[in-house]
Amino acid sequence: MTDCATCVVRNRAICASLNPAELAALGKMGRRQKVRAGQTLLWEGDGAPVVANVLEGVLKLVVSTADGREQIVGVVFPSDFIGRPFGKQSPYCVTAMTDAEVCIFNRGSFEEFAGNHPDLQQKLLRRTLDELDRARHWMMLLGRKSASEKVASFLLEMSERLAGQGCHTDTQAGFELPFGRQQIADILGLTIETTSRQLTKMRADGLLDLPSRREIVINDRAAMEMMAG
Amino acid sequence: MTDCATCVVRNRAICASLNPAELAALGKMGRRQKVRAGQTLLWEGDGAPVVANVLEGVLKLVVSTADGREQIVGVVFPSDFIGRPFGKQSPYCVTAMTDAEVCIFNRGSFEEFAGNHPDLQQKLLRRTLDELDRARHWMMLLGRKSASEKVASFLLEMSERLAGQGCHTDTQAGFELPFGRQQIADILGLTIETTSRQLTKMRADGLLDLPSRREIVINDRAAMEMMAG
DNA sequence: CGTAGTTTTGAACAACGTCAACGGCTGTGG
DNA sequence: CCACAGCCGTTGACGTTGTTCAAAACTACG
Repeated sequence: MTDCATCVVRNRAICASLNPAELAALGKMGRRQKVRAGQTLLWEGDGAPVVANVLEGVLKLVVSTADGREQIVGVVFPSDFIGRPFGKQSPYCVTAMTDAEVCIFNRGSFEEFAGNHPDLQQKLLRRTLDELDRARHWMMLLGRKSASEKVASFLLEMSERLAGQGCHTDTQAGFELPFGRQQIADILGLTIETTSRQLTKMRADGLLDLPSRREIVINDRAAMEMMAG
Repeated sequence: MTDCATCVVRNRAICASLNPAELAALGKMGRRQKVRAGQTLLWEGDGAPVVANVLEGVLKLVVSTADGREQIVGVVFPSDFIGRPFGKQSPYCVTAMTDAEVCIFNRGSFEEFAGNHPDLQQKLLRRTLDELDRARHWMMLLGRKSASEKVASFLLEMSERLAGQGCHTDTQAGFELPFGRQQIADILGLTIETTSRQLTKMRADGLLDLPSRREIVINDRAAMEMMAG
């Protein structure tokens, strides 16, 4: 059982559609769970027994081929929803990129609850439509953009999404990525070497600074947008 | 006003969730519209004034860069839903690949109707979740698969989806694609030349036959699945 | 038959991947 | 506090895949 009153994403997650009584009912079904960086919450092809809201941290959705190649197909932040309601199995695996905390529900119970709460279902629909838009733009990036365009697009999107999280709004230009080079490569459909070379080149061209492994400071946002294509 | 009683996708489209009275109400808001091959129904960045169900034909969802590169991010068949409810603007353009017919609604009216009909909204949610799964698998294809794997995956998926349409179920192996080489290339994130070469090579290897420009006959499905990765 | 559009084929090229070595943090234990 | 090991990121040389550019073959259609 979860105490929704103290929930940090109370107003941003899909739960925002519920009144106090409804929230209490849903809260009884959910429980908070901590997830360590690297730990996997849901496996690809799994029965997808749970759904969850992200309270804290960042998780990735990964699809793999039989021979071990990986593509990250989604990155989720606090207040985002994870899992696959109304489906037989999870089409991807969900792994924490940082230490994280989620509010977890049995999938069947959640589906039943959702069926009786149209407002919740509408919020979920809106979120899913947004995710679909994002996925489709990402498809354009994967299918048609060059390495430099990919990296530039990625940095711009991340700077926006991280700012949206309210984490590092102080300076809109600089931010800390919640993941390393290999994971950037898995997001962009590149190798780690190509990713690294592109970043190095951008630094050489004065487009950005790399104060530490995971920090990015965009010096020339206009040029970066130009480069993103 | 639309006569839903004669609708060919009555039982497969999201409208299947409605009872006769509700259907009559929705029918009053919709109208049938024919779309010629090549004609665009919705533009990228548009105000997205309409949503629709596909009655007949095949349409593509396209995202373009400023310099004219195109990526097809979705292909819709009869009974599929198109448009972007609850959004400010359409994130891609929707163009008919064959002559088509759609059942079209004003977006605002549709949203209001949906708000009062949770079952309809749930059907739409399920459909959107399915589309999202499909888009994410497609991302893996775009980001991590080789040209031959892309073409093989594409042919297998198309053979399944076209069979699902009930069009050409007679022989599960052979089917007619509703589009040409350039559009296959735009789906797979390849050039038309690479696509053509891969198909030619597969024919040389005996994996398939190409009786005419748009016909495909898969001879060795197992080998094709192997090749899809 | 001729023409326009599409597809196939060929040759040269560029971008990105692969393989391998190196460098520089980070954390740990002496 | 220093030394060292391990990991992650960077850099370089080279190979492969897919793109580009050009031209020929095919198809549909008047």
